Amino acid sequence: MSGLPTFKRLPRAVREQQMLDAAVKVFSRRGFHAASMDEIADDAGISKPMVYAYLGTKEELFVACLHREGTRMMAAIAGAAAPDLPVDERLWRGLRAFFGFVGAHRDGWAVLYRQARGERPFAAELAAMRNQLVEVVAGMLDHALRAGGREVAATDLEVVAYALVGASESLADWLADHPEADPEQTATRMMNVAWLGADQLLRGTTWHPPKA
Amino acid sequence: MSGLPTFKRLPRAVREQQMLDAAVKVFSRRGFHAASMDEIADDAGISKPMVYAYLGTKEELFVACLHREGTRMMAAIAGAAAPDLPVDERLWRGLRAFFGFVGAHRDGWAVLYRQARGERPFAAELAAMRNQLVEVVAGMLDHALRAGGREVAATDLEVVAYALVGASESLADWLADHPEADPEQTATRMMNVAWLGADQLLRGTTWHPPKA
DNA sequence: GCGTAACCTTACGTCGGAGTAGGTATGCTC
DNA sequence: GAGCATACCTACTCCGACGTAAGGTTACGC
Repeated sequence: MSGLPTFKRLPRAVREQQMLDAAVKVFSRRGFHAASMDEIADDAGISKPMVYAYLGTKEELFVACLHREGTRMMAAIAGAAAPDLPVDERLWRGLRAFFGFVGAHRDGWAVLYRQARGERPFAAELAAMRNQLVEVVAGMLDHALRAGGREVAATDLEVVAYALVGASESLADWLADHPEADPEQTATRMMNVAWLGADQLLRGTTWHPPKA
Repeated sequence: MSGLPTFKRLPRAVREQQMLDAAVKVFSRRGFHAASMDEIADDAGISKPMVYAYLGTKEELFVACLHREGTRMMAAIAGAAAPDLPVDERLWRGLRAFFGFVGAHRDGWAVLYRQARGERPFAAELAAMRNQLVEVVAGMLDHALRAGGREVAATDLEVVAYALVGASESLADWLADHPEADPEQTATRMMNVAWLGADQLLRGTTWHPPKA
């Protein structure tokens, strides 16, 4: 009608991705509650009822974001850390893929790590993903330990793995706030902390609290 | 009037603490936005206008919670890790105090770590506290390195410190969800991961990525 | 014993934002 | 080129929750 480019109609699959992009962006900045469906729709260049028609309620939309970003992240990591490599090589590749993902999808990371945590209905979803990672890391440690003829209680291994995953998440979060930082270098730093500590553990060196 | 114990009037200082207790509890479970002032007032056994009269708006109330819990935590850590002890002893005492605090104030921890993060106006407050911790840890590492005649770029040290703090937070969070777990033991585990890795670092052992 | 200040309440105004009703336009199929 | 499904919009309803107005009650000083 007017000279302005009256925007084209697009197939559902395309619009859904645009909506998810907008939702991830808005959720990452505002958080679940403070984000408004109006703003998301606006940002996607579409009207609100379309969002409801395609992605359902606000909660369902948030879950959809979580799924997309979570799946992408896990796929990136799993695709990099082939299970037939030596342990330190696997760890290194996994870390590199992880930090690479965070560097390339800062918004997605923020939704996963900063916003979904603590929001009652979504925390479980996230915990499941995190546990998957912890299990993998614990499995790697266990594998390496057995190869060395040693054995450690499963609980202990899991706690160590938990700490390593937590440290990585923390550095990733730092990375997300520092656009100038290099994901590769951050991965190397994390590898230093993780592997050197893990390596000592694998050798049987342990630290004990001084007697009270 | 009736036989029911018609609750006493209490001085402002006492009521304020009760309100803060209730607020921390509710905020920790629901998060900032989903928490309602009505529920907080209810939980404190008082009516809503009293909360507004004493602690101000919802945002101010949340900040008050953050301040109280944050100050308590930092005080607990600082009080335990005297600066004239050897580095590993300082680290150990600091960790023990930290995990002790989290074990004893799970709600407070949840507000600080799970809820304040990602909520635009409060994240900065938290980041400042966290940075204080990171600086202290980085300072400890630097001190130990110089004593050994070595030196490492400040940025590298800070990133390592950041990772260690992150790992601790992560384990603390795990602890908050596992009432049966022992804070002391968790601290020991963290010490193992942290100190052994740091120790290697202090000795100059480093890991390098394999050439592409 | 009486005024005054501090403690405390019920009952509202108001507003942002989730979710929907009902209708229009466009392209694809036959 | 008629019919139909799909893409899309404007304009509403309604509820929950922040924040407040206006007033009641207990203690304490003098």
